[in-house]
Amino acid sequence: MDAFYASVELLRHPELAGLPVVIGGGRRARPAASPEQRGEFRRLRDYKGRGVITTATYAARKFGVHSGLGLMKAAAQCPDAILLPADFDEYRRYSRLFKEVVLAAVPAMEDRGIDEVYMDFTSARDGQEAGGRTLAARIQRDIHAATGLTCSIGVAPNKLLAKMASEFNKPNGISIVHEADLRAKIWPLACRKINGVGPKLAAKLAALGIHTIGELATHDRPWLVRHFGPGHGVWLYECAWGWDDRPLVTESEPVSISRESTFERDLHAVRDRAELTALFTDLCTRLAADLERQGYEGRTVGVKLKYDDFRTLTRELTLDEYVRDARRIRRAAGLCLKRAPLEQKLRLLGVRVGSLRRSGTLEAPPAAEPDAQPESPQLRLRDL
DNA sequence: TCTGGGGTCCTCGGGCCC
DNA sequence: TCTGGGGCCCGAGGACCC
Repeated sequence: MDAFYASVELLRHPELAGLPVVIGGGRRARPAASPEQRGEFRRLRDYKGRGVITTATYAARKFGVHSGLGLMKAAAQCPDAILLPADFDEYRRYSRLFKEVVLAAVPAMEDRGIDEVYMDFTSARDGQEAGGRTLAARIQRDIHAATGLTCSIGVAPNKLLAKMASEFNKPNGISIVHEADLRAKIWPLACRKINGVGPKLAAKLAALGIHTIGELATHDRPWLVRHFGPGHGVWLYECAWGWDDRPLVTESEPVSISRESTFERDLHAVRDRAELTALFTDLCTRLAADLERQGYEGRTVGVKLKYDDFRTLTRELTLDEYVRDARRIRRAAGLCLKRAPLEQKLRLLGVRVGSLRRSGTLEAPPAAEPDAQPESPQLRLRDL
């Protein structure tokens, strides 16, 4: 019997599919009296400021607008696209609903972020029927009933292939990939389609004349190890042949918790000292609230700086004791900051706490987030 | 007019200890 | 006392993912 895993990726609301809509821009995209509140749609061309696209409908993608693209650049390509603010609290709520549906259908699930999971079909009811298609279709229906969202599902013998399979038939598709499909379905794909091959590795592969997974498979293991080292070399070889024995990881503890913020304008450590100090304190306060709410404390405190030329720098410090309160986090982060060059203007400041452990004590969570804004009525995706 | 925020994992160099 | 190696931790940076 084959072992099947499935990878799911949530997609946007089908009602939006025909319209060029982008989500992004962070909090700044939603000013106090937002156009949505006045019953108007904010257009991308009207947006001024920093930020990137969080996601885009397929209609918007036709204009070359995709997640990660700067908003100003996106506005140049598709000025009439509707811009909606991101609402991560709402996404987390939908994410929980979607995962509840999945867990009702399969015995084990690996959480891969807000909109992706791996599922174990091997021992699920109907998991083997029609190659997994019966269960995948039922999960799709149940997710849609619970959330109004559509999703794509890939069913394959392992996580590597399931993830690639889930991309075959978007949106709202089901793809079944067997080991025997390797040559026909996997080898023609670009190496970049392998989960874990990013821009850098893809460029290195391309420089060696390797563009597709099939071309990768023409090289033997020692050759790949020579060019990519023992770790990456062996891994690439196994990917090319569709091998992946990673188990489903159903439980994990966070390694670090952080907060960071890109400023509306670049700030100088001396000339903008007051503003920077307030932002720094605010980051530490919010981070402490996150730790408190999630029930963790950490021994390693670090800062992250991004300069106006986009170079980033990190400094961290491991303490003798675990901390979780804003004051001690700020003190340690301040020591880290003292070790960083601050002549150049900054565009981002971040604070991170790592080496986490459960804080053990059960204290009541703070009444409200220090930065909580009064909830304003806003347009929800499902209202469209 | 480029390039968010919140994460994980890996590598590498240095220090320290045995 | 010196040298070397292995193991481990720490700190920094980079690649990658959602």
